[in-house]
Amino acid sequence: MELSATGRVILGLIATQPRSGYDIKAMVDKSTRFFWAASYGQIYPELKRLAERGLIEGSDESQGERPRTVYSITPAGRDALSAWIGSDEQVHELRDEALLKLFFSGHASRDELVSVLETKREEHLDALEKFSEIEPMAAESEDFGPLMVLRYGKAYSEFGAEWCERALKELNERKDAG
Amino acid sequence: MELSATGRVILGLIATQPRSGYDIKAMVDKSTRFFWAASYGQIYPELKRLAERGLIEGSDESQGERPRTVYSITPAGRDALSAWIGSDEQVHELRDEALLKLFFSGHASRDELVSVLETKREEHLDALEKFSEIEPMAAESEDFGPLMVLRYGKAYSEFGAEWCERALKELNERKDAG
DNA sequence: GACGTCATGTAATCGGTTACATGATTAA
DNA sequence: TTAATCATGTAACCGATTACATGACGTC
Repeated sequence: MELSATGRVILGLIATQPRSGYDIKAMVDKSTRFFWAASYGQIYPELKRLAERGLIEGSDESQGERPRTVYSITPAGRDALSAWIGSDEQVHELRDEALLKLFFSGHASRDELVSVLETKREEHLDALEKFSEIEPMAAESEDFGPLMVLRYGKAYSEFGAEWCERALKELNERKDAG
Repeated sequence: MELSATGRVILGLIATQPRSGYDIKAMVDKSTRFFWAASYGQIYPELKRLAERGLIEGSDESQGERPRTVYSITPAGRDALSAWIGSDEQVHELRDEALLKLFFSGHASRDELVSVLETKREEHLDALEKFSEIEPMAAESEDFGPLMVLRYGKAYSEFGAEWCERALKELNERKDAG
């Protein structure tokens, strides 16, 4: 049986250390969210499914009246995780509304086109800033995977921002020329 | 009332010329698919919804017994299209399974890591090739939106492939050093 | 006659988000 | 005492894909 997308994220995250559903959500939000998100509505049901399949194991760590179940990965879970990493299918999807707008820019004014590019550029710059902020933390860990991906995020953001910059410049030159 | 994602693609595509549902699907598959996809299951129902709202208009162009409805955009549809392009929200989502694998690469072997990077690099190179093939066609059109986006696709693919290349090289150097 | 393409559509299913419900613990 | 955070969960909904059903037209 195959691992769902959320199942992969969960297995990967608890492989380093046991975590609760709440912990997993928090981790996703500050790490993988950029290229793979997950919500409570997926996480809690998926935790139960993974436990049923014997890939993870829950242990009760309630404190007083507050419930808390911490899940850890089982040997079968580690097998499933490495089987996934070793598999060669790799989903890659981009949904970029700015590009869709640019695609149809023949039906827009010059100002609108400029605004689309500026918004996209700013979005990339904001992302770049966030990544730069958390880079020192990631650099401390001996696990280099997260740092590698964070650097990808930075490079990607820089690429996007610079591309918009160039496009805006070109647009301006064409205006001056025409 | 807001325009759905599929609604935007449809409006944008028929703004240049009237098309059938089948035509729209074919256009999406060879153009916007890279950053915004659509399937029959969305297109046909959405065409009816847009027609009900008066944003598009269908005209029967059946040939003999073979049915064909060609939709064209209405003035209200053009208004909705330009309102969307002028709006400042812009969804931007990336789902990259390779990055997820790299993120968890602490739980994988060196060979697996290399394989993930190589697969991702190849994927980008394949995309680059496809874009390059269709560029001459896009360059002929007087509508520069599609060409602009195609060039983004090329630049993005180059970025991705080069990043993987660098990562592989680094990995190799570290191996030689250690 | 068979195959590829043109053409429209729906039902089942899936993956995922949002909003809601509930309540304990902790720090200001 | 109040707000923030910790903690678990579900129901409704949405967006989208897949698979299926159906059949005509053109051409080899």
